[in-house]
Amino acid sequence: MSKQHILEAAAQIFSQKGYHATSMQDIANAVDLKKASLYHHISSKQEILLALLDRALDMVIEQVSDALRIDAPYPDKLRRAMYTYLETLVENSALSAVLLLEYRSLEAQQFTNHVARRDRFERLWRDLIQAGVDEGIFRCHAPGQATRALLGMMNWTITWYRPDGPSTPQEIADQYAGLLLNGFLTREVAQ
Amino acid sequence: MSKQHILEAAAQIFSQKGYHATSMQDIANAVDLKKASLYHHISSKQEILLALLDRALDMVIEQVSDALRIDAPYPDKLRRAMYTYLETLVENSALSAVLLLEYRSLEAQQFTNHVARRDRFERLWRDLIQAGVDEGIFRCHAPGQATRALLGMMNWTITWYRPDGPSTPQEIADQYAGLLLNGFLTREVAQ
DNA sequence: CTCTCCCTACCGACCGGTCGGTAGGGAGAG
DNA sequence: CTCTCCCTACCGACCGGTCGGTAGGGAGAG
Repeated sequence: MSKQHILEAAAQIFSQKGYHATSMQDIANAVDLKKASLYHHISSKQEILLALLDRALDMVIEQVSDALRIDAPYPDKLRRAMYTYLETLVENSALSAVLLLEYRSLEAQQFTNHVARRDRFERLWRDLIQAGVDEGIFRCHAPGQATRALLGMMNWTITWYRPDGPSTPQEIADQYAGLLLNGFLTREVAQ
Repeated sequence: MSKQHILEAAAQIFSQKGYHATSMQDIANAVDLKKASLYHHISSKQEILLALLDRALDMVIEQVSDALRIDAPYPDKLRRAMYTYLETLVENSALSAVLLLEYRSLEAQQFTNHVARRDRFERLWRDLIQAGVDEGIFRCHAPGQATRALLGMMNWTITWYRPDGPSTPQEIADQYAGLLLNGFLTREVAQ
């Protein structure tokens, strides 16, 4: 038995039931321990949540930062980052759901810290869009708003994506990038 | 004291703390009753949640359906619907947050019913996009995916929109509609 | 090799408190 | 009197977490 095992089990249950609807007994059951034994490995329920959120945020920051390092035209770079982010979300669906839906249950100080870190993740995207604008490749007078739109559509996938669904993460990311880059208004109408 | 008053207070607290982190004592405090007195007006915590979700869904369905009745070109219709939906979300931010984040806490049968109704709401959007495609105004080979993207960016506004922020709902809706219709790739690059 | 001491990992029992909800009753209005 | 609305006192179940203790194993000394 290890702390890792407990964290993984907790992520699964938190993502399904939510943090507050998950009891320590639930987690204990999932790892075949008695509840009291959990406290040998972790100090509190809140420690579990914080550890999961930190891990999730580290993960997406790392993945997207790597993706942004490719030397490619901005549209391709955007596609690449979106695909990477989506792939990361769906490959780690429990952790992602906790990241995107359960951070509200952090206690005040941790919450503030977490939000600040999350905002830096958003900045990665915003900087990418801004750089594309500066180069004249993207035309967008509110990169912040475009960032929120992008992250909104990506993040919301956690509510509906199923691995056995009809579309792969690559397909979804392509479609979403296509929407953001080209829109779906036909050319004749746009002119 | 009325059931309405209790529901309104509950919506506020649920939206801030989440359903499970909200106690009946919290709600009683908010309406200046003793906890036991709540049960004169409502039968259970779950009844509160269900009532709020039903109300929220009725609200957005009604608003967006109305908006879709305008006789206008598809792009304008889409803009109109997006603005209306966003306006509805932000004008009823507590209820909206409950709708979008707390439905998971419904018990099984109610959850199934709710999801079916929510899917019909999504259908409104999908049908709009599909109609635009059929008329050759929109070019999109996965209207379902476009719908999810659209709803994702709109729904995610509940996590960041603030009434004292720099953008009005009209501005945000315009920007988002612009993104979806035109994309942000500049014309020279697109060709 | 045996023995002692320490550690890790776990347990049963328990803690104080909170949860959603109920039974029974009272006050006030009409 | 009835009815509506509220209350007190309470319930069983459960919550996150603590405490004292044990089993099993390993390291080191003799």
